[in-house]
Order: sequence, then C-alpha cells, then structure tokens
Amino acid sequence: MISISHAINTNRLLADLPSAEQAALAACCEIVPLAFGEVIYQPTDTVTYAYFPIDSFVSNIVILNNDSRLEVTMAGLEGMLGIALVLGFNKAPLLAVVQGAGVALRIPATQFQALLPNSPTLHQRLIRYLYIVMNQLANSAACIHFHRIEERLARWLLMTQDRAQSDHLQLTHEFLAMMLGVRRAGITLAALALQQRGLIRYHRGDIIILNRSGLMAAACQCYTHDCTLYANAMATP
Amino acid sequence: MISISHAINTNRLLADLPSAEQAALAACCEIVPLAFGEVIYQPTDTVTYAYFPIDSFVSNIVILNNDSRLEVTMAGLEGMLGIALVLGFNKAPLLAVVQGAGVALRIPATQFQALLPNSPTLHQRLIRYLYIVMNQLANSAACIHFHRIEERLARWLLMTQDRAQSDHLQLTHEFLAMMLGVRRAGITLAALALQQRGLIRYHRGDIIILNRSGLMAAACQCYTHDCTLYANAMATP
DNA sequence: CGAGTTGTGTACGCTAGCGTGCCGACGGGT
DNA sequence: ACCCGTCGGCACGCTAGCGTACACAACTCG
Repeated sequence: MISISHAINTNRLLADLPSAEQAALAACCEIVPLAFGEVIYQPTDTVTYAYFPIDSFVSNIVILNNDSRLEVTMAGLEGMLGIALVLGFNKAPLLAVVQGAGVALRIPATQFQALLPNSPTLHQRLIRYLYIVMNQLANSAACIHFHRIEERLARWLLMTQDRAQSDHLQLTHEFLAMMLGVRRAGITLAALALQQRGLIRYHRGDIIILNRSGLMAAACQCYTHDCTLYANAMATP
Repeated sequence: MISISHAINTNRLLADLPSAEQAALAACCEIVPLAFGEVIYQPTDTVTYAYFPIDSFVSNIVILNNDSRLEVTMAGLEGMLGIALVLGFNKAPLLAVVQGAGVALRIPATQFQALLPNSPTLHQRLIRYLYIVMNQLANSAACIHFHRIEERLARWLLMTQDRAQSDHLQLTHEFLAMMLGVRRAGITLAALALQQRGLIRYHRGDIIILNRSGLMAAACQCYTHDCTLYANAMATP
C-alpha cells in the first residue's frame, strides 16, 4: 500500500500543489481500492465522494433506454470522478464503472466542496479539467459518429494504455464492444486487423500493445487531439 | 429595436437577476444583430465577446479533418455563447454559426469576466448552465450514435422551434444535413416521412411544424431528456 | 480427467446510411 | 418573359455495421 502523500503526487490534478493545499487535502482523503467492474456512481445517485484515481481508471458511460450504453469519457491518474461537485451539483449524471483495478484517493463530497474555496490552485486545476472534459465530450461525439470501429478501437487502447501505464491490458472483446457501443463481433474483426498489422497481440482477455506508434497511426487523430488539448489547457499561464 | 432591459429579461440566464447585478450587466452590454450564417467564433479564435441570444440562436459545431462537421450544442434564449470564459479560458473550441437571425446581448470578454465575481446570482446560473451543457454533450454523443436520422431530425426541429419561438422555420435540407452530419438525401427521406405523417410541412427552405406533440413522439426521448435536465438543473435550490 | 464456462472466430442475411449524380420544379432577378 | 440558381425528389450500387447464431478452443473447477 502506498502513502497518501505519494498518492497525492501521482494524480496529475493533485501533484505539486502548494504545501498548505496539500496538507488540507491529505487531512480529509483516504486511499481506497477500486475493483474491476465496481460501480462508482449510478445515474441519478447522490455523489457522496470525489475520487482521484492513482493507478486505477474508470469509464463514464451514458445509458439510453435502459439498454444502449456508450462510454463517453475516461478518468485515470490525469483526472477525477465527480466533477459535478466542482460545479456545486451532487447528482451523478453518468454511470461510472471501474475499468482498471487499482487504488484511488477518496474525499467525502462535503469536505471536498468545503476545501475548494481555500485551495485556489487545486480549484483552478479542476476548472481547467472541466474545460478539458467538455471539449473531449464534444470531440468524442463527432469521433464516435464519423470514425470506424478500427480507428476508434486503436484510439481507445491508447487512452487506456496511458491510464493503466502499462502495455498489458485486461480486456475482453465483449467489454470493448460495450465501451464503443458496437457488436462484439465488430470488435473481433477490428482487433484481428490490428493484430494482423502487428500492432497488438491478444489472447483470451489479455491485450498487449506491441507497437504504440503504429497504433497511433491506426487511430483517428482524436487521440492526439485529446492529448494536446489536455497539455495546452493545463499549461495555460 | 428592443431596450436593453427588456433584452436582459428575455434571456433566461439573465432574467430576474437582483437589480444590482442587472445594472452592472446593463452598463457593459449592448444589443447586436446576428445575421443568418454569421460566424461568431472560429475554432482556436480568441473569444473577445460573450453573447446572450435574445431571439437569435446559434449552433456549436465540431470540425474534424477539415471536412466532417457535426453540431453538438445549440444556444438560444435559454443559454449563452462563450462559456469558456466562465471557466477562465478565452479560446473558442468550436465553430459557432448563427442559425436563426435576430439579436443578442454582447459583452466584451474582459468586462464579462470582471463582472462575475461581483454577480453571484449570475455566476451561479452560468455554472449551472455549464453543467447542463456538459450533460447535453454526453447525451448527444450517445443520441447521435444510436438514433436514426428521422428521430434525430424530429428532435432537432423541436429544439430549434423552442429557440426560434415560432413554428415556422427557415431551413433547407442541405443545412439540416450539415447539422446532423449526414447526407442531404438522408434528410430528404426523413423529412418526407415526417411530412407524410402530417407532423411538418415544408417547401423550399420553409419548414412549418404542424403537430408538435406528434413530433415529440417521433423524436427520440433525448429531446424530453434535455428539457427536464435544463429545468431540474436550473431549479436546484 | 471431465464438465461447464468463458472468450473468440466466423458466417448468414439484413438495414441504415453513404457517395454520387441526375432531373425537375420553383422562384427571384433582370 | 425568360434565365439561372436553388431546392428537393429520386435512383444507383456500395459499405459498415447490425442481430443472430453456431462452433471451437482454452481455461476453471470439481
């Protein structure tokens, strides 16, 4: 188990905060394990905790008509869960499901909201993160509409690799199909194509990324677009 | 031409503000006409003004690869343009194009941002609007992916009717195709189907909504979902 | 070692929507 | 009155992806 201060400095929204802000944060947060498949928020649930993933990552999923599902954003060490709290809301709009097991920092919602007015640096970072997520959402809508399964899959694997910080992922075709909102058979074809091009290798739920730059070429530019968006927004003076 | 105070009380984000906030606002805003097709923001443009539509409305459009375009949100009297300013950013991420001519209140970006800390009611409403837009974006991504052109068209017409506050719209199939990110011929078929069901009537760029409740039945529930989301978020105590 | 479960390959016909191109009809301007 | 640009109907073949279903292989557990 890692220490709280090490955890704080791993999540990119929390790393390198002024020491006063870090201390205030450390005083009210705790490290919790997140298990694969665990549901963090249900739509319309009251949000009782904010989460900052350390080595775990979580998918935010829209549910339509009780059957159609689609992942619209992902949060790992570069982000957080419960952004609604930053805007003063405590209702979860999306389904949040743990997609990569690991630990996260967890803060009770009320303490988190009480913290913000006294933590200007953190608050500003969260506002920036909010801006990033909004833009990712807009861009994703277009990506999902216009791009092919194979490109979207490649993009998705890259995004996941970044958050898992490993080139070895545990993902079945079935699961990927849910995330991308397509058929399982559609994923099988796309994954086969990527494998035949030597970009990935997989076997019963284990996917290994063999050629990251090749995968970037196979993905739509939405991946690099997202990355530069994040970097630019966070680097704003 | 309408008066500024009347305009302020027409836009739903500005209506019924405390008188001090209204006065501060009135001191730095002006009424400007927006012409059909006018481009308010280009992607990567610096945002120099915030806009609050009165009887005009504007589409926010994602551009991919310089060719694919897709409308992701719409702003009329219920919203604003330049929400990035609320988050402290002054770069426009999307293409904003006037889709219904009319007037809007316009405020220089710096004055707008200076206004916010002293206008808590307005600021809170804008934060809520931000939350609404984020949720609309997430939901739209799924809607665009899963729903048929005909349903999406019906939804889009209803949204437009609300903002135009008229059952008479000026829209060609070509234009609708751009908004929904589909072929012109695809719109023709969907529009024909809606016309044959007696829900709308159109002729060379004029669309008349004949049966609003029928159209709501023909649309995906995303329309009503959006409406209740707006109402709930704005009504939060 | 055998039985059941899980993950993947594949095949079938089907549909929505694509890209393209043509034609006719309407209507505004000279 | 005419011309010409705009708008919309339609038709062609095509593709991506759908729903479904079956089969086999690889692991798991008893």
